[in-house]
Amino acid sequence: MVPCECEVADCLLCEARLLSGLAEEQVCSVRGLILRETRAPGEFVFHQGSASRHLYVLKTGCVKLAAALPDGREQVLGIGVEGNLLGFEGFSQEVYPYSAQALTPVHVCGVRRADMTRILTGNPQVTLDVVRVLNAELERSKALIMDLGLRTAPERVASFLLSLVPPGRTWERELPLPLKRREIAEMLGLREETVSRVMAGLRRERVIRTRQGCLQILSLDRLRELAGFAPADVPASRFATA
Amino acid sequence: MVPCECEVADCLLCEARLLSGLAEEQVCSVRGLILRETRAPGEFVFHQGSASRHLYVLKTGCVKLAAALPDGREQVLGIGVEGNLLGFEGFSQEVYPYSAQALTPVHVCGVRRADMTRILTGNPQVTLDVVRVLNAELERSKALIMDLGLRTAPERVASFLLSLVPPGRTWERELPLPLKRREIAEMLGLREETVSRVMAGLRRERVIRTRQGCLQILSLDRLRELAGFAPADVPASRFATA
DNA sequence: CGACCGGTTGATAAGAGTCAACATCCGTGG
DNA sequence: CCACGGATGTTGACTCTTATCAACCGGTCG
Repeated sequence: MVPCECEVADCLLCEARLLSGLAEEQVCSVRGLILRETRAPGEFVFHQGSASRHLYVLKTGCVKLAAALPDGREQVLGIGVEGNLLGFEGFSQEVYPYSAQALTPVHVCGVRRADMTRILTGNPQVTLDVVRVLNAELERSKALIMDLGLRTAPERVASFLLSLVPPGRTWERELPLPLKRREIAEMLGLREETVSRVMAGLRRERVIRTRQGCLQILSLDRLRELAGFAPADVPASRFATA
Repeated sequence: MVPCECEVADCLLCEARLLSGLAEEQVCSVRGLILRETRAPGEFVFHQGSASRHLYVLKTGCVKLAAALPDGREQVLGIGVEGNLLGFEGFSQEVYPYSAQALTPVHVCGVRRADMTRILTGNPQVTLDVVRVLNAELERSKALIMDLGLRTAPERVASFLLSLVPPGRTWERELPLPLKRREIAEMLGLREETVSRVMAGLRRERVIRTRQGCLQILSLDRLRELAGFAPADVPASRFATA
């Protein structure tokens, strides 16, 4: 990838690694199309149902992606982390089909949809990268479908905890756990109490330790066993890999 | 869209409506890259885990898309119908992440992955269309996640039956029901018996009638009520809309 | 201090799964 | 043409997981 030397050295497309095939001048041509915004925890990057005027790249922090039914039931669809594309569905639709809410302080870069269309039309290589990103998204969705469709509560929780482990080989003893019990439950199609009970069980069996917003995995192997499938089948990460 | 006048008048890309922005000569340039194949019911278009050498367009018939866990549990991810792209995930991955199995006699057109890469690189407009197709796929996956994550068994069944109704205004009194009870259950994260019981209830209440492989909806409104959300929220179709 | 929020735990209820028997449909071959 | 056999679908009795409701704990912040 060409290092981006343009004014917005940390410009959104570079961060999202969407410019792998572009010359420097092309990269710089998107200069000025970028809006930078911040959100405090709890604030929304965009709302389900509102007009999808912008596509975003998450620069720092993490967000919760969730869709609600009219009766208030909410389904967490995933977590977005640094480097992820947000609201790309808006590229083909008039409104965002779900909401993105900041879990931590968040910096995002936004591009107007029309500008993105122009960028993509003019840069086939970027579009090809977008195809890859969307395929990764699809992969992530299917993994969640598998969890919801054929796993028991303990298996889902184990599977979820495993998905917090960064893809690399080693990791910090303490992983951040950005979701509340309630939100984990909403992601796994369970209730807060069930998640709490399952995690209490794992704590009793010395598989994990928990602290407010933190997780320590004591036995990765046992956790994999409990998830109900071989390590090789562990989906890379429940977090977007864009 | 330019009508395709090339030798393969019903060529795969035309069918998939992926050539909206191309001149005729460009369309014809993909001539010869297309393999045509057929599958009998039960046969596979491709297998989960096998090398993803081809991308397919479904010309006629319908297929079941499903992924299995090593222990044999299977999750139906969706149904592919005429015009759908199949195995596109293989575009970014070495192996197919799920299987496509013919439910009816099936005709598919295949393109080698490398050829597709070439087509996409050379035709930005096509790539943009592919982005739209993938977004539709994503939409469909999210709808299934919502079903699995926050609906009860009766709601899931009702929601599923509604998804069989073609998007258009009117439809035949008798809809085809290409899935067995077992497969419906595998799609909805339920058991065969539960699906059977729920459908029996719907039959008792004169909401539907069933025949081997066929469905008759007697009260669309009641079905919508049972699905647990307003008609406007009904996802277009559980079937791929590519 | 007291209210609130997130998390935990217990008792109980409801929903869906399990196991088993039986009914139906359909193709096949006598 | 009919009888059989296997696959598909239905129903019942019972079990078990998970949801529900309620109480409670411990921290944090006015």
